[in-house]
Amino acid sequence: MATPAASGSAQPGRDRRSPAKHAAILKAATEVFLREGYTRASVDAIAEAAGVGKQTVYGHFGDKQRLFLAVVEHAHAASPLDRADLITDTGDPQADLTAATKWLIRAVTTPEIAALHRLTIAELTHHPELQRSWRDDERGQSLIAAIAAYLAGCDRRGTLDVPDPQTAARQFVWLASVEAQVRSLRGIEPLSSREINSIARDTATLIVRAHQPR
Amino acid sequence: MATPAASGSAQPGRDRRSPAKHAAILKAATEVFLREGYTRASVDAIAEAAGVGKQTVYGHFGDKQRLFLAVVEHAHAASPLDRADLITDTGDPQADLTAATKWLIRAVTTPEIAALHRLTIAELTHHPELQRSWRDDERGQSLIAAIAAYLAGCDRRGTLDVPDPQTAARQFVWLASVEAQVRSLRGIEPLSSREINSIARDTATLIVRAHQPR
DNA sequence: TTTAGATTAGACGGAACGGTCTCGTCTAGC
DNA sequence: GCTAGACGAGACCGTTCCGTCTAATCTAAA
Repeated sequence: MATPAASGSAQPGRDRRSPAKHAAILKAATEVFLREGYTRASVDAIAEAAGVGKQTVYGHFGDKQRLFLAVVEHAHAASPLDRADLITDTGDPQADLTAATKWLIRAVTTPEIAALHRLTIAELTHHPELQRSWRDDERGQSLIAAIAAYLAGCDRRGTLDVPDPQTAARQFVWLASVEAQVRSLRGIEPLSSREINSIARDTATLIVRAHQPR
Repeated sequence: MATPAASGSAQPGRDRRSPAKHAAILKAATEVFLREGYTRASVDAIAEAAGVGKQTVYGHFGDKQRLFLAVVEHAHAASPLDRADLITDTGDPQADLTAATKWLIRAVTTPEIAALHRLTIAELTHHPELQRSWRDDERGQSLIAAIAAYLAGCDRRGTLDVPDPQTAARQFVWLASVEAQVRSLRGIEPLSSREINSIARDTATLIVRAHQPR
């Protein structure tokens, strides 16, 4: 769905459809869908926002449903933050996990991510194909894996006692991000930096204290 | 909005509108809205599901938007589980918190609750009044308060060392319910009882170990 | 019995929308 | 230069939906 190929036959002649228009439609559709939701978003509005004729939209994506799925898939693939920055090992678990919590909160409260999350949840019932996008989401898994690796390192070194790094990592990631995630989903005013700091501190403290070497 | 009073003047003559119809409309609207979402749900469908003329719907609730808000408010008030059963003190924190986690998971995975949650999130942007329903939600607060009281008791008794019961309770409640909540929001197949058991055990273990008296 | 108001079924107006079609223009390949 | 196909603007069709209106029926209070 990334290449300009909408429905059925595309083999015979050269495909002269403009990739630029394809991208423009995708971008405009993303904006409109995230802002309005699936039902309220009109194809006319999307075409106009893309500076494109309505027929071109249908030529590129077939129908509204396919356009929507293409948008979700595309937006889902685009990750705003660099996973490499999630956690760095300075030898001080409390500090490292505090920083990691802040990273997670930032990642989860990105407005586009929150809007995409909202939209996906909202349309899940009516577009079951969306479940695949979520289930195949490797980002969450890779984040947990990174934390697990970090905790395993602490365990080897004796800084912490972590018999089950996988579980501990899952708990940490969830705990670090829930509150921010829920608030951003509910559209409540975002966490203040003071709140973020205290959540980060409390989360790190909980994990560190639970895994004190005896 | 609980009593049959839609818009404006209702003082002069007796209000002869049937409370039974009012309730029937509310119930039917809840079903249809939760199933279809706001935009897709049609007033005609709601009226038919309630066994009522469309005019009656408008007579009781004014318009679609107000009907929707009444539905959310009403559904939000109806809690399926009894808070009193959340946690009981047997003197064994690990066991008590494990049981409490299972209670929370059950509460959060109720299909109607999940659907309501989905609907609220979906429509938040377009009906900002919904934010109030969430913000004024005392249920979450009272759950946390109950856990905090329990933890404070453990602290007094010396079973656990909990200097900040409020924070500990918040962490516990979030951690216990996130995973189930996210899965039920995403419509993924619900947690198996094996998964529920291990989440409950792991959550209780984390909290207990983090607050071991030294 | 009278009557005001609730209720029902359905028609109706106005608007929006998805998707198709037409027509005229433009551009890339032959 | 010719032609096929992408493209833009917009008309167009069939449908859905909200909210109002009408006319007829029912019910409870006076």
